[in-house]
Amino acid sequence: MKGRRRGADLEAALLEAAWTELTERGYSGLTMEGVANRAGTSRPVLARRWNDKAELAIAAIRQQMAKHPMAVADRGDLRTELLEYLELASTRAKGIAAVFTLFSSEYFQDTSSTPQDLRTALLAGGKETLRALLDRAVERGEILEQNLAPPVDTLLGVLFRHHVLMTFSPPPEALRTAWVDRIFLPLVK
Amino acid sequence: MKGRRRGADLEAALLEAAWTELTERGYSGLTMEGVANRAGTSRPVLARRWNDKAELAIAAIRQQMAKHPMAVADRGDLRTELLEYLELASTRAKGIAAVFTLFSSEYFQDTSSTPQDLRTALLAGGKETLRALLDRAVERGEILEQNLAPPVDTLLGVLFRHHVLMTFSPPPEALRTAWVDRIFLPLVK
DNA sequence: ACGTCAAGATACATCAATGCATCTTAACAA
DNA sequence: TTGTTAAGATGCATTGATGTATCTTGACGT
Repeated sequence: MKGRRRGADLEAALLEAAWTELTERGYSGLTMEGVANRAGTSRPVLARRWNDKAELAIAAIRQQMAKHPMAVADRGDLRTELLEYLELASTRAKGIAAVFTLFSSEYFQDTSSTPQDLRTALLAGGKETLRALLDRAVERGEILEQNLAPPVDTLLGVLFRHHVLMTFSPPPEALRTAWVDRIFLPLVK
Repeated sequence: MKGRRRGADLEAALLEAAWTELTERGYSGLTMEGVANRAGTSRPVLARRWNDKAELAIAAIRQQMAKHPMAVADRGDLRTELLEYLELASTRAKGIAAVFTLFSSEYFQDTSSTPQDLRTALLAGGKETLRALLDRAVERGEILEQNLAPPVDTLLGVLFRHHVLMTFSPPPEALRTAWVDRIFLPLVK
């Protein structure tokens, strides 16, 4: 049988267990005891690292997000990059859903700013890479700056996030191309 | 001081109290005791009517939704009707957000189908009125049937719902008209 | 006016999760 | 090898919410 885990090794395993519990049971169903059991350890080990259920959840989410960075390279073609953006985002789908179960239940109770911060951090993450991608297309001359006025510029992100929140699953490839080809590109070209 | 409430009177007051608690504290912060206190009564009175916290919440939501029916009359003009649709939907904003806190926390734990049913029931409600509104415009000859293919037909509902879920507040009038004039109408005209 | 039924108050046991304290033991460093 | 540190197990008190059983009293129907 395996030896005793320590330090960073253990911590990663704990966060992985927390993540699984979070996605399976949602934030309200997340318990210290449940995470400890799944990780094959006991509550005090968790308590030494995180005070709150919230702290633990946020740490677990951060670890998962770090696994799927939103980096879209310059492909020289707007459409290609948009599809790549959506494909990358899809790998984060479960994470987005999990985050939302967090601050849709905690948001009301605590006036604590933590969920708010986390939210903006996550949304801004995707927002900025999308924005950078669009700016490149403007410089390339593929689209006009004027066509990226406020409600339009974030449209793809909105469509993606809405789908994830409604279905708790990533959008299929066919849907993603439909968003790009039949909604977004017609508006900005 | 007021006399003792009975029957339907009492029930409506209880649901109103539950609704307030739900919007203020979210589903996870909703307790039978909290509702009882706010309604100026005691837990047994609630227990005689609803078994679950879920049952109570659903009943409270249904009552609120019934207060804001999504009925858009035929105005003879698509744009007018779309704006009216969004305006009407805005009065339901807090309700939508509340519903979502419900099934984003409970959905995972119970395999119970109730939240799923509730969700489709609500979404379908708005969806159908929007669809009817669009069909009228097609018959009027304002837009083409072909332009209402799947990802586009529900676009306004998506934009609205996403905004509500992200901000927990109804979209301002300027944003609603921007959705209609700069996104939806250009796509279907 | 009276009888019935439910509203409303109170009390008690229960259950799940947490906080905290204690103790043993495995892993790493010197 | 040995000492220090933290992992892991266990137990107990507490807290918050719930289920349930009475019991009194007010409101409505006859």
